[in-house]
Order: sequence, then C-alpha cells, then structure tokens
Amino acid sequence: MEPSSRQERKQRTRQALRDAALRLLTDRTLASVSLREVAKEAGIVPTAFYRHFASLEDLGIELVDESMRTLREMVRDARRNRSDHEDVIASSVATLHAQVRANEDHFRFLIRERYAGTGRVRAAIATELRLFASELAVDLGRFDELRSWNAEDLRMMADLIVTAMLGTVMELIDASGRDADTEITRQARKRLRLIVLGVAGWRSDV
Amino acid sequence: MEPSSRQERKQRTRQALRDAALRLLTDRTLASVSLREVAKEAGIVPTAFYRHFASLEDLGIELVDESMRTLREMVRDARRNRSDHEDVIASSVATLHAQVRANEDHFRFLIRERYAGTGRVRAAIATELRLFASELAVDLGRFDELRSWNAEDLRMMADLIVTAMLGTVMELIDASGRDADTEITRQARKRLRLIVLGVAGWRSDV
DNA sequence: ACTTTTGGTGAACATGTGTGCACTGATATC
DNA sequence: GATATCAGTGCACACATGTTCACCAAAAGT
Repeated sequence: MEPSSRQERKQRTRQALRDAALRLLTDRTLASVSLREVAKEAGIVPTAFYRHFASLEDLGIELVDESMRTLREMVRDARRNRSDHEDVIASSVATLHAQVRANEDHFRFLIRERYAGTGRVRAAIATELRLFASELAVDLGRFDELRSWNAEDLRMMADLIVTAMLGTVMELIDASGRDADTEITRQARKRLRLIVLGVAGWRSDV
Repeated sequence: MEPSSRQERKQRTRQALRDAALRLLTDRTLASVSLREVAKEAGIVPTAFYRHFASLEDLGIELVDESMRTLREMVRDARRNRSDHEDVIASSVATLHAQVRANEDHFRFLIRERYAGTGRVRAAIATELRLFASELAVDLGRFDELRSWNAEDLRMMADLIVTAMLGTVMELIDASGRDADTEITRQARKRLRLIVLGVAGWRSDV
C-alpha cells in the first residue's frame, strides 16, 4: 500500500503502458497492435489510454526516446570498459552483447520500427540514429590513426559501424535462447576488425 | 478482348493481387494491411482472395520469391557490367542504383519485412538473404586478393557487404524524389572502398 | 450436348476496432 | 471541511475485419 501522489501514479501507469506496448511488440509491429490491446495489457480500460497519450503513435515516439536512452547508456558503458581493456573492439562488442541481453525490447523496437514504422515514429528513429552516428564519428576522430580524417569520412565510417552493429544486435536478439552468442560476437569482432584494418590504407580522394 | 484461357486469367489476377499488395505496402507493413484492402485494390471481392491464397501470409511468401528474383537479377546485371568497367565497386554501385530505382517496391518490401515480418515471411527472407550472402561469398573468393581466404572469413565479408548494401538501398528509397542519388552512391562507394581496403591487412587468426 | 470445374459474387455472421460521452471516487487545492 | 481536479470506468456507436455459405456464368472436359 504505497501512498504515492497522483502524479506518481500517473507516471506509473504511463510506464505500464509503455511496458505493455513493448511486450506486445515482441512479435508484432506498432502499426499492427491496437490501442485496446495495449490498454488491456497495461491493465486499464481502453478509454483511459487517452489520459496519457493522444494516439498509439505518440506512445511510439516516447518508446523511441526510452530506447535511445538505453542505446546511449550502452555507449557510455562501452567508453567506461574501454579504459580497462586494451582491445577496443573486443570490449565494445562485449558491452554491446551485455546491453542487448539486458534490454532486448528496446533494441528490437528500434530496429523493427526503423524501417517498418509509420510516419513520425520512423522519422524520429531516423533522426535519432543520425545523431547517434554523428556522436560516434566524433568519438572516432579521437583515435590517433583517425586524427587526420575529415568529418565526412569519419561520418561514413561511423555509419558503416552503426549499420554493422545494428545487424549484430538483431542477430543476437533472434538467437536469444539458442546459445550462439559466442559465435555471433566473434563474427561481430571480425567485421569490426576488417573495417578498422581499412583505415591504414585509406586515402580520402575520389 | 483477349480470349485468354482460364489459367492465364487466374495467373493475371494472382499477379494483380501481388501488385496490389506491393502498392499498399509502400507505406505500411504486411501485418497492418487487411485482406479486404488488398482484394479491393486488386479489383476483386474479398472472398475471391481465397481462390488464390490461403492467407495474406502466403501472398507474402510469394512476394519474397518475386522480390528475391529481382535481387538476383541485380547481381547478374552487376556481373555483366563488371566486365566492361575496370572499377568493380563503381560499376556495382551503379547497377545497384539502377535496379533499386527500377524496382523500389521489391527492395522496400524485403527490407521492411526482413525484421518487421510475421513468422513465415520473416523466416523466408532470412533464409533467402543467407543464401544470397553465401553466393556473394563464392563470388568474392574468385578475386585474386581473396583467393587465400577461408570460407568463414569470406562469408563474414559477404555479410558485411550485404548489410552495407541494404543500408544503401533503403537510403536510396527514402531519398526517392529528392535528388540525393549522386551523394548516396558516392557514400556507398566509400563504404565499400573502406571494407575492401581492409583486405590487404587481414590475418584470419583470433 | 452434357456435365464438371472453377474464378468470382454478395449476403451474412461474430468479433474487434477507435472514439465520444456521462459518470465516479479518490486526491489536491483552497 | 467544502470544492475542484482528474485518472479511470462503462456504455454506446458506427464501422472494418476474417471467414462461411449458397450461388452464378463461363470455360474445360467428356
């Protein structure tokens, strides 16, 4: 019996709605779940949904924010672990693996709705991922071997890494249960290693 | 007034259903379109749908086949153009660009449903893309610089290329209308160039 | 010339949908 | 302690959905 103010309770059912949606989105698309389903899953009556969101799409937008937050947490974790280990690639893939396993829902949501999403949700993910790649590009520019690279090339490399990373994420999620994790992370390291090796011979012309 | 046998007419409405579905899938997901919509778009009554497919999912499976066929056509085209030009990367990206513009529906369908798809459709795309990557790996193995590579590494590289390629494809489709094509293809070439450069320094251990 | 096959029709069903509305009871404000 | 706010309820409506069934006319098979 928590006392809990009215605001707290509101935030809590709001969160319940987000969680309910993510649960339903395990094997469906946002566009294919109904407001009524989400409400029922969250334990409220359909019309009460409108006390929190104007539409399912608005809920989706908030899920994008929430999911991007865990994606950024992952990067922070990776940066922290980086200092310990020597091998940047190995430690990055390790934290990726850990974070994916801890937040499968968020990653799955982002990857699914990235292309399947409707209007605003998809647009939100696109801009967020663009921003995310920009941040990664800045990070990359701090490595000695990349100090001479121009912004465009760094951005290109960041895009490539993000794309490869998202591919690995979905492989991990699909393999959830089967213990293919060590194999998948091994391949992920190889991919990154191949990309990084290209840096040595890079010339920016053409 | 074509005479046209009964089989021909059947094949024709079957194709009409596939086309109608692809048209609706321009901005939606297979799971979010209804049988009735597809039937109406194809110009038949809902119940007639069942004369051709047992379910929307079955239609989806056939769309996977159809789409993969144009994907393979693209590879054949690329192989043909390769002999003319010297630069394999440039000519490959050029044919990619052309084929995407000529078959946006198919590519968009594959990329969308790859992750958003329901059960069998998604599984079909996954296995087809796996097969596709295997074929590419064999192709790669024919290049002099890659002759010494083992199968696993070739496969890893093929996966990376396919992933990067699909990313480019979706960028192209999203940019349809705006004339960002030259910029997108330029970035695509850069990405591939970076990957290829890594080959020089590759060692398979670890 | 007949019978069978078959792609397409239209009415009907039970069920699920988004959303408007009046209401309620606990919390917040005064 | 009276009053206002507001998250959540229950009913209602008009509509869309998947699927069934009997039916039809034209083509195919005999």
